[in-house]
Amino acid sequence: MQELNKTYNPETVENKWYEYWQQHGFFRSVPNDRPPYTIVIPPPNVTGVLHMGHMLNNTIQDVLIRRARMKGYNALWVPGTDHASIATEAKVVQMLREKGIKKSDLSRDEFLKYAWEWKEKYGGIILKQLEKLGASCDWSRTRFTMDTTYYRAVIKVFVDLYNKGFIYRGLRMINWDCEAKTALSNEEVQYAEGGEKSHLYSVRYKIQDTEDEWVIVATQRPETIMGDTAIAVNPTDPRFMHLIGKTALVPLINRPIPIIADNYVDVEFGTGCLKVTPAHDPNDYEIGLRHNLPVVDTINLDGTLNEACEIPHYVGLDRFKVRKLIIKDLEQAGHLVKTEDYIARIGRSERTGSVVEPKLSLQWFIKMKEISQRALQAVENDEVQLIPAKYKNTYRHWMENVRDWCISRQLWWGHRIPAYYYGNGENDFVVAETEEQALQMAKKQSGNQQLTLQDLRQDEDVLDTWASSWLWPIAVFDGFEDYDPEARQFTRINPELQYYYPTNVLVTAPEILFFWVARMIIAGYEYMNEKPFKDVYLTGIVRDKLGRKMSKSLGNSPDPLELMAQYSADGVRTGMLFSSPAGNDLPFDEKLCEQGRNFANKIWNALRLVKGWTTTPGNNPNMEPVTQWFESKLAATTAELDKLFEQYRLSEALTLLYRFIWDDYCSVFLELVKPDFGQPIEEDTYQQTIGFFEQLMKLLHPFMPFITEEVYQHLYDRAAGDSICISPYPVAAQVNATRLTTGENLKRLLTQLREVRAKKNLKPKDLLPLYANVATPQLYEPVLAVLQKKAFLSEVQFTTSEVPGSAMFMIGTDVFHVGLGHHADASAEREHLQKELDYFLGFKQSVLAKLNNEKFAASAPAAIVEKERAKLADAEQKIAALQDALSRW
RNA sequence: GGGCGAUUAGCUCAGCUGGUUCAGAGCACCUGCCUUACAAGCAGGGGGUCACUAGUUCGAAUCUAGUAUCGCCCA
Repeated sequence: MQELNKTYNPETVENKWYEYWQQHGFFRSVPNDRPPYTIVIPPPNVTGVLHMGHMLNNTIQDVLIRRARMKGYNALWVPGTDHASIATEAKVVQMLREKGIKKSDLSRDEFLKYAWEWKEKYGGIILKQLEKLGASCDWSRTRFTMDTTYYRAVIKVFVDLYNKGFIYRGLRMINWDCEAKTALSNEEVQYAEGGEKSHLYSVRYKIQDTEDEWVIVATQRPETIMGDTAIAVNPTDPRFMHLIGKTALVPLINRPIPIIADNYVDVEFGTGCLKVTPAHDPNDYEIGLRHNLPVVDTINLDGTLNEACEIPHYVGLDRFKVRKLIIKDLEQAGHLVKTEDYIARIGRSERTGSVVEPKLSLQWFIKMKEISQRALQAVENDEVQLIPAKYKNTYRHWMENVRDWCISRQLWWGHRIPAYYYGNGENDFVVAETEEQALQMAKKQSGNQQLTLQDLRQDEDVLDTWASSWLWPIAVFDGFEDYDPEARQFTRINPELQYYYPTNVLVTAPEILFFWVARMIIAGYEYMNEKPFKDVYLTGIVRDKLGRKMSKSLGNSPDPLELMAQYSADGVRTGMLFSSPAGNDLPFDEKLCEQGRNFANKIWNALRLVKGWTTTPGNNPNMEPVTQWFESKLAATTAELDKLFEQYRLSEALTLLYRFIWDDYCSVFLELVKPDFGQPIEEDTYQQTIGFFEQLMKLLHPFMPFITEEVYQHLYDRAAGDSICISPYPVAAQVNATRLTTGENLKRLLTQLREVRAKKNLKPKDLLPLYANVATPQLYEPVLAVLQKKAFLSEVQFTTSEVPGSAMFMIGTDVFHVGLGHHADASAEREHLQKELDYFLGFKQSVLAKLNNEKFAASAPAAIVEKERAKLADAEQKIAALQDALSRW
């Protein structure tokens, strides 16, 4: 036998086995006649690095997929990355800036060349990091959302949805960065915590055709009043009812604007009157749509005011300069009523810090209402099951109020929108998969047969990244290669898609329930007429000790690779899962990883122990009840694990196993079968011991793949190419209740006897006699020999007679006395017994009170009443025993 | 502002259909142990009016309503 280190050394073990698994292709999956179990990875950002959220998420996926693999499913975990258009483009722009290159100096093609170079260099780092974690992905299937076939799929789907009428082009408010001159996603807009100091200006507008009647509005942005096209009040506000329908005049320019009623207006806020500026505020824009208001856009893309503001000396000046000017002008003209300090929620660009300007702009949208109906239903009726179920509410709420999805982004890195413009009219465009097709369509649509490719201008924008990743579960199997947008159907479903789709479970963070999950379900039904996955496991969010979400910008996230270096991959995996029920946030604490590492070390030392034993042929009958107990408990635990896994209670499953291995196997079982120093162990017992060990390692393998493999390989001589990761998962055997109880009784006896010794400060060499007064001696007899030896008893007797000078304890209603001899302490014993007695007297009272209550007897179910009676009898027996013991002192 | 959820031991959380073997687990803490697998360990122990108030019920950590505090999503 080779020497085993005293302390487990994970680093070499982990590298060794991951390589072994890869070499033997254990994670490779191709369709066969076994049932599939499929997971597609939520693709991380291609230029990202592993963070704690990924760690949690991918650990869970690996646990599920490894277990499925061992259970005999054809398990496939598809890895990959997405192109993360905004994040990646930002990184590339920054990289170029450091080289002294401005994006605006580059052509689109030149920029994309840099971007691809960047992707080739940094893309995939995160996947390498996942290998460290032990992720059992089929790496040969790694996908990227901008791979050729994937790109084709995204464009095809765009064309298809456009043809079906689900995609349209329209005006909409977006977040505009005046400095970078680009649109921003909501995610790129940041708000200072607690708001920013600002002012609220009360400005009065004259009512038309009155001498001196005014309406006062409060605004933070007086420079936008030239864009006002209405004043709104709440229809239920009695103060202003008389004004509804009248006309007000915009100060300084005297534009007449209607006074309208709209529920949006908050009666409490400001003066209760709202100036409506549809071009420069998203809410105002909505109001404008409801009331058919004109849109007066007074601000240029660079943040300066334009001619539309009608005040010549403002034109060309920055919006904030104009704010200062207009305050003076309003004051001079007698329009400024009041200036107050005000804390405002002001959005700033993540990248430039510039105040974000809401801007109207032409964007592409997907109509969501109709296309999402089946996806809503699917979750409602649990065709797709959300775990935990509480997210059903959130999902329903979102889906029932779903808004059209803006899918265009003013970026270059991504899937370029396949719309081709051939003229200057708003509708002078066609949507097609290729330029050539577009040209044909444009000729037809325009009636101009002279059009050439040079006359076509493809839309400059790219698609929202989610508008590619929502196809993930279909596209990773190249499903759309066989989709015919003309016919609006698949020409065939390829064998892989047929076999692996729908996938079994999606594991992801709740924050992308709408961004991604809901949309995948929509796409799944739209194209496959089938859900993309059966279950959705929503993980918690990993937070630091202060409860803050872990993020790179806060710098509060530990480096996962360093963590794994310190605590081993197994240790970190278990650390993440110890405290992570589905949907609950995980307050991350390194202590948990330490606990995981310690657990690995514990297992390692158990291996050292059993490998250190020598054997002698034969059997030890005294050990039979011990192995039978463990066998029964193993069966019960295996069944319990199955149940927990069915409910995705991974954290509980891990805790159960942890305690079973540490407490029952190591602390109890191994200690009981352990031979005296230098003595051999009987072969039968030994075989059972390592057999159990192997079963335990299999059960634990999904959680801790590396150490379990290492132990598995040490326990027996394995054939080449054998691995725990493809070994059959234990099937729960029938539980033998009697054997189980016998063993549990032994455990309790040992604990109780240790407690007596601890209290009395007795050493093992002080041999004690034990007297048992039990209802069913057969439940104890088989273990007496072991008990006597392990508990250092001089003798064990079954007796109903008095045992003076003894410490008494009970297991259920079985009574035990430990002869203390000269160690006896009357007052201590009496105090202890009295305390017990008091407890059971009180307990008996409460049970009696229930039983004597007529209403209880009348309304409680018979089984409950029966139970109460049993409790009473039980308590009475214990009381009698305690009183009896007490009377001896 | 709208919606969702949480509040159980010092900390992180279990507790599924209301009924004492349900008031639990792990960590932390205290005590005793360097016992030839493991001090990354072993043995033992203390600790909670289950946020608050009212209600439903024979019976509430568990159901209902309200209050307080916190969190998340959407606006």
